[in-house]
Amino acid sequence: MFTVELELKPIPPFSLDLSAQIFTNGDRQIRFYENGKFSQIIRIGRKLSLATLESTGTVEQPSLRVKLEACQQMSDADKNEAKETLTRLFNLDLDLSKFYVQIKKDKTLTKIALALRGLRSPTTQTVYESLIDSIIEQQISLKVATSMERRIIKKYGEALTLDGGTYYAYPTPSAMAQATIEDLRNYGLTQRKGEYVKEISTLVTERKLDLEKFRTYENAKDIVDELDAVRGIGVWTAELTVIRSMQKWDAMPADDVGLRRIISHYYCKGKKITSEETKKIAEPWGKWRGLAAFYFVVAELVGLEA
DNA sequence: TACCAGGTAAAAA
DNA sequence: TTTTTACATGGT
Repeated sequence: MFTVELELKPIPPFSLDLSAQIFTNGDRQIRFYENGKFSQIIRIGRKLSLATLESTGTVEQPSLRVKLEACQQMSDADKNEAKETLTRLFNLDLDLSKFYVQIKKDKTLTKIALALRGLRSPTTQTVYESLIDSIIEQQISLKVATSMERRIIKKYGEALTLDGGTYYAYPTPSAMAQATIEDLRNYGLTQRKGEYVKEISTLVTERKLDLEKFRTYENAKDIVDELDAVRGIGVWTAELTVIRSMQKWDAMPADDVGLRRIISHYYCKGKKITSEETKKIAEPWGKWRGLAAFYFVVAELVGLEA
């Protein structure tokens, strides 16, 4: 086994504790945050390595110690790629000051953002991962979806066994393209969702659908429109994918039942609101509305009050 | 028990 | 063109 240590310097402010908060109680074999340490498998070229991040600085002077564990030796190029990947995973090069300026007029959000200073929304290593997870999460509760995702990752994802145990990478499109609908149904997906996942995985494998290219798009709306045209992907799924995988927050799933509930909690005393009302409340957040929405999700998670 | 949960595409009207 | 329905499954 080979171990490498690296250091990352995020643009301040940055809080690993807040940013990895949503992975508390995560699956130890997939992605989790515990006692100040975050771990997950990253793919460097064809090789897998287990990355563990730990804060060695403060929110205003952030610094992260990274440990990479792999079965093979890592070259300098590998190390650099790992740095880039991890920087993207937690959006370490994002300058939050622009976000703070944008939301200044919204007193509720400003208060939340102050309490959650340094929080970034995590990003998946691939667009594919966010897309498939978002499809699995359609309609059903997050708890149900998460348990299905875990089982599917452990079934179809590549495993890396180290001294500390076995860990799983997110399944590749070609691995999912080979799954049978029947098998996907056994993991709790509907017949329909099984078809979506298999079809999209096949399109990606055959290079008929290039998901990574969307990172280069200027407008989130163009991405949403193009993804929406694919069977199995609606506006909600496309917007969620943009936010979760592309380091773009110029999109917000206003249709989302859960998000509407949370926004209402902070702005409308918890009474049910429509997606139009949600969009109206989000107007002052401008191109940062996706990140703003994430702030409210975390705010509710940690029990912050407006 | 019935209904809802971070929707979507296809059938029916 | 617009409205209704089926879908899997854990929680309440």
